[in-house]
Amino acid sequence: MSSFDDSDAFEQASLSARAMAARGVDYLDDLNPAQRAAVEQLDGPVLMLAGAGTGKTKALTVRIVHLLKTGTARPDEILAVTFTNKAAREMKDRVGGMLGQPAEGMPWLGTFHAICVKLLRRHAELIGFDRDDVVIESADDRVHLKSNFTILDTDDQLRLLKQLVQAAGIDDKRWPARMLAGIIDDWKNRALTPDKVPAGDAGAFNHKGVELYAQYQRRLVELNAVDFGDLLLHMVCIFQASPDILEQYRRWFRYILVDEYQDTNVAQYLWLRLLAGGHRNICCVGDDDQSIYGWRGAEVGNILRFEKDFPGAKVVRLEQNYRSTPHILAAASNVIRGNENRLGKELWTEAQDGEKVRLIGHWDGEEEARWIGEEIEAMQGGTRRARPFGLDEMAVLVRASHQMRAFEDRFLTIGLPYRVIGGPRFYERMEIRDAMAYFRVVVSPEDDLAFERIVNTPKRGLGDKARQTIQATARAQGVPLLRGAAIAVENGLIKGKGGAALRDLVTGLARWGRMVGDAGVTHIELAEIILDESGYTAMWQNDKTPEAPGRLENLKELVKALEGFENLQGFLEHVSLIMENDAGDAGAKVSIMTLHAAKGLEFPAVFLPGWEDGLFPSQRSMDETGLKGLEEERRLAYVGITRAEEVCTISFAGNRRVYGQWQSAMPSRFIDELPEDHVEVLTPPGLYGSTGGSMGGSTPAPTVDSRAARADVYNSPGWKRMQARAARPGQSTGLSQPRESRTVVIDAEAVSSFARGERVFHQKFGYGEITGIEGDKVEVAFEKAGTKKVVARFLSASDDIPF
DNA sequence: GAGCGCCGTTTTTTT
DNA sequence: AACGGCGCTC
Repeated sequence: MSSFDDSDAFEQASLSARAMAARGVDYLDDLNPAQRAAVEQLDGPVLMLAGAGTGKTKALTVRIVHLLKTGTARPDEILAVTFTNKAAREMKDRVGGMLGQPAEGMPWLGTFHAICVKLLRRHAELIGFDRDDVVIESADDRVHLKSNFTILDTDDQLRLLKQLVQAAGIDDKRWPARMLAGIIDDWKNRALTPDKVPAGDAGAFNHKGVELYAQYQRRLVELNAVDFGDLLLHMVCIFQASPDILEQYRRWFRYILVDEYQDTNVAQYLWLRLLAGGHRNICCVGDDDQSIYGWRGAEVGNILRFEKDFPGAKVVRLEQNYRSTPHILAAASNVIRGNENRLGKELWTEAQDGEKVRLIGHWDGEEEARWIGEEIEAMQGGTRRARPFGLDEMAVLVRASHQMRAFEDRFLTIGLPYRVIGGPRFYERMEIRDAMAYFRVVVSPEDDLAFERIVNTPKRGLGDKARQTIQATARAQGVPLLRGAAIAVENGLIKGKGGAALRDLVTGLARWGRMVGDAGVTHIELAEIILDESGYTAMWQNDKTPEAPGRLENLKELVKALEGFENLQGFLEHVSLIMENDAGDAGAKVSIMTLHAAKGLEFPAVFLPGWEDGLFPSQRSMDETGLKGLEEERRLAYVGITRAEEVCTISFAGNRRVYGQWQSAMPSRFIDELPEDHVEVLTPPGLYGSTGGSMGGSTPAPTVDSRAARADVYNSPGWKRMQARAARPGQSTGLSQPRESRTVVIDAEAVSSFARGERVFHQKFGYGEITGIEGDKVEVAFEKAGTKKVVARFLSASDDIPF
């Protein structure tokens, strides 16, 4: 609100900006021509296609500075949107740094969600419904949001949905609330209110999806709550329904900047298009080749369509890369070239040659982890060709988080310090949610979901029965649960220990509530009082599980985090939007993370393990969305390779344990797409016959040297067979050979090569006899390991064994 | 109401 | 394999 009213501060700010502008625009000098073009075109639609490592953030920040310093816009007239808080913070810092003063004067630089919260708080009353089924008599005949609405987290959302699913008489086992949450989320991402859900989606969730969605939206309003999707959805609805309000903001936000435009979903796209509709001063920055969030509603189409949406748009390509060696760029470029749907960019660099992308194949996942662990240790000391790398200069990037375990296990055993990025986030941990729920109830006694969470945490002897009593009382009186609980206690409806404990809780909450505005108690002290007097701290102190001490630590951290805020409300607001990752622990460590988490980061040395068909590209992705999915996987490969500055090492394993079962796999088709000239195939130590995949004719022929003597397990026919298949000669691109046909061949071969009663050999379990065959799975009675079901491909006829 | 054991699931993740 | 959720039993 303040930003709309007190414009004096901004007058002054822009005056000094003009003064600075008079001194010249030297900040433009260290931009390259493309960056400069994107910065200087201030008016009209601009699409900045910024490849990986091309100085995108720099161009974006300079553009903001340019808008300010030329006096084109005041700080509060610029709407600058990002996806993550991290990106927002970085931009704020950099703009502030360039201006030589904190950029706090930019109230509209933030994430989509943070900005929407601000807007929605001003117009909350526009979201609601007419009360047609009068249950509770009230002066209002319309139920609507209030500006102090709460933002539900996923947990609250699920609990609410589950209640609705059960109330609708649907078996929540066959139709889990999670699924419904996903469907609703999808609809919200597409800016579909219940009445706009297309007929084609009507069958969703046992034909009850739309109805439940409508009920859910109603309940949210009744609870004075919104979920994340609502933040955008509601604002789009308001803009669409109230042209005058839209007009007001169109006039206010004179310049719009959008970061990571390729990640926008339909709702965000509509929101932007509505706001930019008048002046069209919108600059979208993004990289279609790095769109990797299609599975959560992002539409690459938005960026591909930009010129159609904004005719006359200026499109600037940032293609000069300042991050990686030419070999790495060539590898990335060649892979991404396989995508049909892209605008097309070619990264180039002035950098010198550097090392080729390294490729190595391993027998199994453990072997791969072992090798990478050793390689990391070796690279710390420096190798013949490469400089020494610090641990924090190296990263292992995986496709799926379950792949991280192999590396954690391995690094733990060899004592290699590592850090996992993107693990369970601080504010998603149980104890933090519990504590926050206490704060929420204290601050807003009508927060039913929070009350439900804490009513029996710690255990107060309040089970289902007590809960039902409380709920019935509250419903009968038309009051929130906490008030209902108070009434139930007064009337002695809950007996025994539980009743006494509930009385304590209710009086406690009331007491703490009175302390919220009390000047004598800081909010930090209040937080401690709440956690102690409620018995929550004691609960963990008495807990003997190994996690308990850590949880107490986290609670301490939570209280410490309060220091940065003026009151509990402010903190709760912040947390519901931030969900920050507090991986701030110091010390040089190797980073392990998913490819998704790695977007936007860079490391001198990068390891990309698990490049096997089915794992990467992920089978599921291809099954669910076909070519679209494959292209997104390929972009993920592109993102992975372009994270590397100096050394990029790609690897695959022939066998891997997936969900407890051994599975063998082909090297990833993306490996076929790596350009031979820029790849060096490494030979694993002690491995005879390694070819490192289907690098075709250029692959150094495996040499029969002294290593042959050490060839033990790797010399098995199964391994050789896999190698032979992986190394089909003459296929350097892989494009000409459909992968499917190869897979079929292998399966047929594998299935047909064994018969019941045959004696076989298995790498892990030794010798055995086949007792049954089902498809490609074979039951084998092993001599030492007992009877097990294994994948046929993993077996070899025992007479093949050369020793 | 708490504890145990069975069953089903299992990509990627921000806000 | 490993975890979480649910239902059953005490």
